[in-house]
Amino acid sequence: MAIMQPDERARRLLRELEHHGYRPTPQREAVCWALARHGGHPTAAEIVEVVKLHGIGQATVYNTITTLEKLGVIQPMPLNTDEHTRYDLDTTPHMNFVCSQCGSIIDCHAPQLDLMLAQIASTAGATFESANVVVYGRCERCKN
Amino acid sequence: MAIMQPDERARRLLRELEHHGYRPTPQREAVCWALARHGGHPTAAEIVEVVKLHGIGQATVYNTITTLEKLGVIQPMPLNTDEHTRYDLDTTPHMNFVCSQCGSIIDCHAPQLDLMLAQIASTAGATFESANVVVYGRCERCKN
DNA sequence: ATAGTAATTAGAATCATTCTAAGGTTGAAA
DNA sequence: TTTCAACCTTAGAATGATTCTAATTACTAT
Repeated sequence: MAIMQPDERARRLLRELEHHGYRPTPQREAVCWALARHGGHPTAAEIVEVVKLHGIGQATVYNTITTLEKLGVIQPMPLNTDEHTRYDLDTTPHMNFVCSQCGSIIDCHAPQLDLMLAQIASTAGATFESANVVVYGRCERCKN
Repeated sequence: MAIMQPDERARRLLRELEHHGYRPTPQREAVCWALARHGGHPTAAEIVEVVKLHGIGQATVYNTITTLEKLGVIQPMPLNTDEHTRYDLDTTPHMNFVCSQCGSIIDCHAPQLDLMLAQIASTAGATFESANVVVYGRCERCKN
């Protein structure tokens, strides 16, 4: 998949909110923009830092993120390495690689992955809805 | 892999501690037993509940679990659905299926999975150390 | 306008986990 | 046996991310 630009991503988040009857308030807009402009895998606290400069409260950030999460347009990404919950704006099938040395996170796209996970789930008689795949190792820079 | 019996598992945890120079104190023994007898995917709080009946403190439980985690003999299993960290006593390659309705957790063994993840990591120039794969869906009982 | 609902907010509350400081246990050396 | 240092355990305090509360403000439809 092509890389999505920040403004495109922000509009997509807002569109999803409106589509489900949530009003596109200035505060929600600011949170969506901050999420989209982050570039990586933001935490709620990081977004709070950014938008509080515009007078937006912490509760609003948490509310908006929780709403976006319920709509399935962002995904919480629980890691062993971080005390904050990080969010993934990319909800297409992929795995997240986390460097155990420098902590950097890389999205690795792999269309065949979800298929395999769905197959494994079906052998247990279960259905597949979503997945959270995290791989730990050394990134290209740190492995040397 | 055959299912490991609780006493076998407990002895394995203790052996690993001793092997790395940790003394097999009665408290650590109790924690290892409680972990092994839990059967599923215990949280620290659940173990605290069990062993405090024998006068063992919360700090000791957290200390012992952290030690076992560092030795790689148990694995933290961060989930979206639980505010406690659950631990996986099974460190062989497998994925964890979580029923989004009833919350039950099923270990699904899939030897080919880690191989695929390692391959995907290598396409990003990274090395594979460990993985945490969680799949959400409906379990056999809840899907009807 | 005005009523009713949705949204925002500061600050308090919650609660899992970690830290602290004090006391207990162990084992080996003198 | 005595000593000593390192290891262990523990109650309770501290931390800190997230959630809750209660009050205010901003829309929307009539």
